[in-house]
Amino acid sequence: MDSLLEILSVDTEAVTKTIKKKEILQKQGIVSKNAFYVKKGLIRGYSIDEKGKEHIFMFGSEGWIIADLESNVFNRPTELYIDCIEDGEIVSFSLEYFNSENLSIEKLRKNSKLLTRRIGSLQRRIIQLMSSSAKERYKIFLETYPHIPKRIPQKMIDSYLGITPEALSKIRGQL
Amino acid sequence: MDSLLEILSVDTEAVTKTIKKKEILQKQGIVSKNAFYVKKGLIRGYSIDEKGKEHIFMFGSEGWIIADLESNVFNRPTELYIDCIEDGEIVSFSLEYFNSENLSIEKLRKNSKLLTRRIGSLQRRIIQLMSSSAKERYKIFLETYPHIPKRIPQKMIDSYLGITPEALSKIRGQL
DNA sequence: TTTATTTATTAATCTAGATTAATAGAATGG
DNA sequence: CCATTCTATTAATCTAGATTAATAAATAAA
Repeated sequence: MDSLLEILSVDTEAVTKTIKKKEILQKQGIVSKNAFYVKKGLIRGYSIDEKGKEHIFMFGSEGWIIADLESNVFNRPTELYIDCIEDGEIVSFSLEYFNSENLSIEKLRKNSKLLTRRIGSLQRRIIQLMSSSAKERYKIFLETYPHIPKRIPQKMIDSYLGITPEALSKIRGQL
Repeated sequence: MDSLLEILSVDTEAVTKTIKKKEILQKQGIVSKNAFYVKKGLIRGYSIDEKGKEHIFMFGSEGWIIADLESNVFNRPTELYIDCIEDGEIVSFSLEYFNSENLSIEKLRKNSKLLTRRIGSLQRRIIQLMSSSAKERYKIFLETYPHIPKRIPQKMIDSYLGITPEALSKIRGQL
């Protein structure tokens, strides 16, 4: 993933900044076409539905990017938030940059690979949501991201799994 | 999406071939790193779980690509299938190609944009699975892909929505 | 430190959707 | 064409996980 940092180093627009826990990087409605690369710390991307419930679609730890890609695809305003779970450091840059003139062929290629990888993992998550029980999904989460659970409150795990705090608590009691 | 066809036209390895309904393009286990661009017809990508249940993660109509990106990301063998719903014509090419030397910067850039768009739509699907009821998801599916339902049997819709045929039948009765 | 707020657990209900089963209507193949 | 297999519907149960509510434990704030 450090190859990405390399790509970004060419972007004159990219800004490195320190972040504080609970700081909001991307608010709902405000369709800033920004992406956030995590150098240090932990951030999350989530949406809030009509009932006010949060749904985390991904965590971003060191080396990951979170971006509001949705607003690029659909014209309807998305309810996308990105905020910080830990103090840390991020690189903020424009999504446009991925297609900019400045990017060398080599960097575009690396970037392509990163995007492909992410598609693979999103696809897997979809299949998982459709075919696995909450308990199975929880176990897979623990295996796939063993370093994350220690760093976040439990309610963020249930929000990621798509279940209620009560349900996760019950599952944990069973294991 | 026709920009992609353009990209592929440079790939000397890409093969155009006619496909027959029910023809299997990608079998479980066989980790061919192939991608399939649909020129004409309709294909689908799906997995089969331990209980033998099919889970369609996407349909590919004219202009779309379906590929086994998963096997690129995870080493464990994926249960990924790709097969044909209608007779048609596809372009089959290696995933490696996306990162190949032959690709011009211009084409890489276009390709990047396509990948980004797909990430956006996968992300939306995940949030939908977590926050919407089966009925809501069905309605969204009809709105988002109005041309697909006419071309597929209902059981493929329920498989895409992640519910049983019985549940979909009930929902349809309610609408 | 004390108080207030947020987070996690436990338990009692409730419900969307799964499962099972039986039937009828398409589609497919010989 | 008929026979077989696949697809869709309806109805009766069942269950995973939601909802509601009450309490305890942990954090944050004052």
